[in-house]
Amino acid sequence: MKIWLSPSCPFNLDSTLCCGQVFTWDKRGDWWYGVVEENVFKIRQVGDELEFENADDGFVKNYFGLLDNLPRIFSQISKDKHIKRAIEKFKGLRILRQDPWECLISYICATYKNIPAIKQMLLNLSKKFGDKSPFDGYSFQTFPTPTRLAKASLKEFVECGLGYRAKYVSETAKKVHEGIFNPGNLKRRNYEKARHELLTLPGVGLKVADCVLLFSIEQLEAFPVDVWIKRVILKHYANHVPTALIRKTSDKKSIAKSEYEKLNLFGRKYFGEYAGYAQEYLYHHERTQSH
DNA sequence: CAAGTGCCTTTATC
DNA sequence: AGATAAAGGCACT
Repeated sequence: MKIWLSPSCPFNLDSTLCCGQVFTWDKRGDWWYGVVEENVFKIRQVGDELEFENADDGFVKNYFGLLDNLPRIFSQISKDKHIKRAIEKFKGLRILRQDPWECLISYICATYKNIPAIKQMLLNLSKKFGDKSPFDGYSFQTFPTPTRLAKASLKEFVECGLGYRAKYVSETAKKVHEGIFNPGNLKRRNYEKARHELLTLPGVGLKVADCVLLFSIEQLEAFPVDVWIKRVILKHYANHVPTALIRKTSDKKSIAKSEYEKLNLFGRKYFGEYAGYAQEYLYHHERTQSH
C-alpha cells in the first residue's frame, strides 16, 4: 500500500526512526522492519511516496504521527534561530505513537544507557520472552507481554543485560499484569495526572515519565530533560533561566529533581503546547552534531 | 589495544 | 530539603 505525502505534510522516515525515540526498528536494504504489538510490517520512503506492507493505512498514519499538523507545530515552536536550524535540518521528523506498555519498559531500560546498548537489551528481551513472528523471510519477535515479563526471573533479566534495572522491569511488569497499573489508561488523563501515576512505578522518575508521555501517550507538551537537552539549554538558552540554576547544573553530571522541574518548565513555557516536538528536534540535532 | 569516560537516571542514604 | 553515592555493563575514544 502507498500513501502520497503532500507538501503540507512533511515526513522523514529515517529521521523519525533514527532520532532515538524508538529502539526496535531495523533497516534492511531500503526497507524498515518494525513490530508493533502483534504486527510485523515494513515500510520505506521514496521522496513523497510512503510504501508499506502488512499494515493498513489508518494504522500507519496514526503510528507515524502523520495526523499531526506539522506546519502548525513548526510555526508554534519556531521561537529562535537554534530551533529553526534543527527543524530545517530534520524537517519531517515526527513523534511516534508507540505502544504504551513497550514504551514504558523501553525507557525504564534506557536509564543511564546509550542507544546501541538499549537496542541490544530490548532485542534480548524480545528474543527471550517474545513470540516468534516470521515475516518476509526474516525472523522477528513480538515485544513480551506484561504477563510474560511478570513471570520472568531477575536472573533472566540480568542475562538480557538489564543490570540493576532488572528489578524495576520485574516489579513494573507485575503491577501491569495484576491490573494495578494500566499504561493504556494514561491516555484518558491530563499531563499532570498521567505523569503523577507513572511516577508511582519503580524505575520511573521524571525523565522516564516524560518520555513515556511524549512517545506513547500523545502528551506533546511533555519535555524530557536528559543530558543532551541540558547541554542545549546551557549553550543556547542560558539567558532564559536563572543564572543560579545554570551554575548548579553546568558542572554536575546529573541534575536534581528540582533542577529537572525547572528546566522542564522552561521548555514547556517557552515552546508551548508542542514543546515535545521542540525537544526531539533539539535532541536529535545536538546528538548528530560532530564535536 | 587498554583504560577511561559517558550513557535519553533512579533510588537510597545521609 | 538538598547533596551525595551507588548501581550493570556496553559503546566509544
